[in-house]
Amino acid sequence: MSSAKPIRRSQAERRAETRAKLVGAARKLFVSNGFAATATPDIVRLASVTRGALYHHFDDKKDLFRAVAFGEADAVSDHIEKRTRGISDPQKALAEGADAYFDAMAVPGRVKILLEDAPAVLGHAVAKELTQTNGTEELREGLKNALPRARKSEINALTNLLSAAFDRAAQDIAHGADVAPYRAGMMRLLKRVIARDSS
Amino acid sequence: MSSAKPIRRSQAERRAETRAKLVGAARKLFVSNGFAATATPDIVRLASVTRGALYHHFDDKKDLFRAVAFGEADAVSDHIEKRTRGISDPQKALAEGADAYFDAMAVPGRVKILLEDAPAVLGHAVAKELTQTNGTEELREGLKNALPRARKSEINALTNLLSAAFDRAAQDIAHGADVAPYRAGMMRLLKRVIARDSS
DNA sequence: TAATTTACATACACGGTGTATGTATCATGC
DNA sequence: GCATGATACATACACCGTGTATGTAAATTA
Repeated sequence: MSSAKPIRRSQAERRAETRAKLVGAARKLFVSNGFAATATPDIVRLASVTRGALYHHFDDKKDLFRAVAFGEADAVSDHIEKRTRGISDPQKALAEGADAYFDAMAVPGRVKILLEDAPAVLGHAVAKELTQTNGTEELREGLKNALPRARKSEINALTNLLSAAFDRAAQDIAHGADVAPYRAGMMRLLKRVIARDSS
Repeated sequence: MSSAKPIRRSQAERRAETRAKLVGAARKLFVSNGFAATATPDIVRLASVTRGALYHHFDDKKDLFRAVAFGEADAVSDHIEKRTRGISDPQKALAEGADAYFDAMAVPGRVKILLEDAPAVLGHAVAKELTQTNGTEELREGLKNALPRARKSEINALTNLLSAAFDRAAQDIAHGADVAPYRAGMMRLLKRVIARDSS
């Protein structure tokens, strides 16, 4: 047994590894206990590092949460992008994007981090950034060319309103609600709003 | 100057007074600093009582927040109820209720307490209770008789989705967005969803 | 290989929470 | 009206968690 640990690693490797361990451990505890009830000593213990490492890589506990949250948001974003990529029909793309969003947000803990803790921990502005990276742009585009006569401020408002509906759907589903009625409800909302402009 | 303090007051009076002072002071600080960044010593100082009083009347800091939050929720609820009371046309009632909701949520701090801090502090279930007391029931009834062929699970989902949209509208408005496009957006959503069922 | 920078580890000071305990005011039965 | 108990606080304390300061080892640079 001569497995001496001191293998020669680059700074970049060390850095990436411990950061990943910290973010991973933090994610687990933030999900199961919430941000406020999670102590940094517990995080570093689970990550097998010290608090020194944590405060070397992150400004504070909130900054670590930010890293966790943006990681989740990016994962959601990527998942949606991959599934809607190459769909030409905007109507179909929107429907597929909606399903992709539900799938992505079904990953355990994601709702809690992004929709429940993030607004309180990071504030409204940053929390909005987090969801903005998601399929929001496709939604906005869909609305824009479905309602060409609407002003941009109204398109913007509608985008945010429907985005909020998506979030609540994901949230309720994560808390045990059936997917089907929420999926149907969202589709109804989208179809109805996008339907031929009569106003 | 013989203004001796010890006026004879009933227990109920004392209790109500100090509770009110605590809830009022807590509300102020929760709004300006957020729940997490508000310390109980600051609360009691502003309320001119001691921490002993706080922990006599409330289980913990979270319990005090709960009292603040339910107070806000009740105020919103009352305001909507008063403004929609006696409106027979359900369509009109819904529109008036929407405006009443926006007005009520325009009270400074209300959005932060009910929509930003509450979910993280009190959890999803309690936070849902908080908004459930608002005009949600009118909304559900409106949907129910507008879409008689829909199942209750779908009515329920749609209610929650639209409720979420209302909340986001209030939130964005509280953070500086113009009221008009959001109001228009919500009205469009409501009208479109309620429009003659074609499915 | 010396010098510097980076990546941690250890130790500490401070503040905040909840609890335990003591005291004053009020309600109640006689 | 007084004794007894309950209620409404006030004070003091123990614990824990955060962020910071300082020290050390590994890696990069010259």
